[in-house]
Amino acid sequence: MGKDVRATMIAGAAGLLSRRGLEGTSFSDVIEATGAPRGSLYHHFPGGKQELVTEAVRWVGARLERAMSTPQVLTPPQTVDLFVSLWRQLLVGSEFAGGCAAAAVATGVGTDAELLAVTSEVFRSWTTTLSHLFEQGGLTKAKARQLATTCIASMEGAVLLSRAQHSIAPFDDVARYLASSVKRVE
Amino acid sequence: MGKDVRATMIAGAAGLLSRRGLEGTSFSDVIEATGAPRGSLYHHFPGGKQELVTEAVRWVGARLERAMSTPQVLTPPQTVDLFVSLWRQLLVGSEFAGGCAAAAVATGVGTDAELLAVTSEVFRSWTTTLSHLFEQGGLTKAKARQLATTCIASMEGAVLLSRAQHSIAPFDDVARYLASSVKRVE
Amino acid sequence: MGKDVRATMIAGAAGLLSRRGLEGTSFSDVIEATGAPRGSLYHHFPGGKQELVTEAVRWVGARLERAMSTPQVLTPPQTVDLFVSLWRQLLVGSEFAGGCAAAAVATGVGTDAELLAVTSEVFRSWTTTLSHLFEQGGLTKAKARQLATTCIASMEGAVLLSRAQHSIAPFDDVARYLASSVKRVE
Amino acid sequence: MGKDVRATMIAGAAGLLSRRGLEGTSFSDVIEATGAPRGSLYHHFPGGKQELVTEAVRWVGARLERAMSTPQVLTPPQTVDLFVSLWRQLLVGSEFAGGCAAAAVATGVGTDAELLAVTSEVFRSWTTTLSHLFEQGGLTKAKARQLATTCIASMEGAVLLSRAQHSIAPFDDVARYLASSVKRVE
DNA sequence: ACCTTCGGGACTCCCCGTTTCT
DNA sequence: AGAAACGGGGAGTCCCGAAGGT
Repeated sequence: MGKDVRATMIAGAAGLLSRRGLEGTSFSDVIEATGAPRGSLYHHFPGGKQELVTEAVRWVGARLERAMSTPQVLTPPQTVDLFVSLWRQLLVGSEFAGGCAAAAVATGVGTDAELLAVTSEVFRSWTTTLSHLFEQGGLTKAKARQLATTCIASMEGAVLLSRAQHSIAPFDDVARYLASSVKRVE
Repeated sequence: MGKDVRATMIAGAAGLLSRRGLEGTSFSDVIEATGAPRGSLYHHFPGGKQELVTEAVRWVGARLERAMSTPQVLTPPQTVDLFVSLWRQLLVGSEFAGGCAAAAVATGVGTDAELLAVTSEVFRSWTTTLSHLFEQGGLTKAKARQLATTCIASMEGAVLLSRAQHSIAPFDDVARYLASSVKRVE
Repeated sequence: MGKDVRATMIAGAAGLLSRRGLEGTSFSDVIEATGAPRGSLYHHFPGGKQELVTEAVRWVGARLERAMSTPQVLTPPQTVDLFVSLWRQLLVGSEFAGGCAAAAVATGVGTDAELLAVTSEVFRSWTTTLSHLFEQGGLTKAKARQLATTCIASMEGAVLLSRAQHSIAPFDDVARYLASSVKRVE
Repeated sequence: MGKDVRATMIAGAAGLLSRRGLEGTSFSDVIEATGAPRGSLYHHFPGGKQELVTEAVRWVGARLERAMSTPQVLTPPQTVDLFVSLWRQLLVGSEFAGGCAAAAVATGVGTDAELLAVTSEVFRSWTTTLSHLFEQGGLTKAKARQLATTCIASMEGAVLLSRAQHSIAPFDDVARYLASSVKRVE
């Protein structure tokens, strides 16, 4: 049960981070969102906000990786489609209010090297995972890495644009271009 | 002279926004960075921080458009190269510390519809401008818009990744993929 | 008028310190007691609580010195009587609730060398002032200093005892002994 | 063994109180200083911090009384010398960092009548003990009480001054005056 | 008429003493 | 006997009107 409270806090923090950003997510917000008392946060996260945010970033990082892990081998277009669909869910599921928590932390961080390292690790891990999938689909190592990085970058950007414009259109434009370009790569 | 002070403040605010984000940029920071007295900010920007940020976002929006305006007609690959090079400068010029001020405002905004509308307008304007260039280069209207949106999105994302990882590598991977894909589009 | 607000804050802080001690005197308490807004405190005392407390200690130090400055020359018993009467006022005026603000800071300070230095300076100054008065009254330099120090120390202690016991009796016992002993010194 | 842990906690708390004051002594500090687990404190002291502090004050009160109990009859100067030497040890033994735990509680207490009563009782007990010794030494009842109170008060004050000034000089000045005055009393 | 000091309140992170459930 | 949960303040900062000084 103790772990449950902790997990709830992490998930709650991740949700707030994705919607309101790093500076927009206060301890009081997390407390209110989770119903936990103030002291409990410091009990589970003695390192304060930094520790909570770190865990939240790691959690969203791992969640996406879990969603990308499939038993069968995918072709690059299938991989892109799966990846894109996950981001699309994020966007429409929050009604254009939420983005990527890792990106929110990375941009809002100011001058905090430690936290930046965590987001960096998440991005690197995503890149590696996608890259492997593309290699299994027949792409060269270099091309796979480029495509993987572009997928992540363009999804981050696409979510940003669609949030700003309160419209799925920019996202879908990026999704279409990405899909068409990867088909030609094969 | 009055305009000069105002312009200095706007540029200073834009710089701070790109590096430290919306919430990380306080009035005191802008005052310190520009050397202007406190009252002057409220003299030139009666609307307070919101007005200053609005102007800063518009200013970076217009600056990129100016940099993209060329007398001669460009092929799509040339357009992409030019666009990418502008973002690359932003990244290396700030030593991976700065990103896109408009993106910083868009993500850090929380619940401010008015400011979000300004960033939305900037993104829309960039899209239109790029799209026209691609159409002039021979792409269909739909394909031009998709490519334009993807360029912006992937650059935003690429800057994000490179900032997080303190490395130009992710950016260059995205740049390479984008260049190769647009060549195949022709 | 600006100085007036500042002086009010200092006096208010001194009163709270004498009654509730260093840790028992919060910024909120001073705000409430003076009616000033929170920001004003930090405006007048950018150094925060430490700066406010420092000024309060200096103020009580100076106040006692002013009260001890008389035009005519006093005999040692008269000096002791005057000094004792000031402390008696402090005690009965607050109905045994208040003590010496400088002592409160000195004991509650924990590990703050800077603040301790301020209280040290106040005590030293009191000692010097009293010592001079005793020398003018005919005592030797060494004896004057011993008596001065004993006056201060025994008053601090007497106030402490009377506060703890909610009774003027301990204070008056000390006052009587001090008076009788100084008469024999002459 | 249970009593042993309890005694350790009381002694540890007394030490912390004398050095850091009432508010400066947290439960966590006592736990850290004694190595006991968090819950043990509430096991041994169900009344919480108040109970622990109460016991600590009583303990230092009793300790001083034990040190003052001697088989033979002392003259008033001898009694004063013994009493003064105990306080001097306290001061130099802690390198001017520690004072009287009872005084620390009495001043830092704010609005806690119960705790104040305990310190009051300690002071009263010390006074009675000293007074009896002086009476046995030949002083009148009234004079003995005045001298006893003055001894306690001036020691409390002298320790305060010497702590603030990080010097034994004020203490020794008070000690000298006290010794000289008591010789003249006889 | 400018700016610049002052006044005002909300909010953040953090720590503390305590209780409750295992 | 011990770990987890619980709230209440504490200090400090921020963004921002509204008066005085030049």
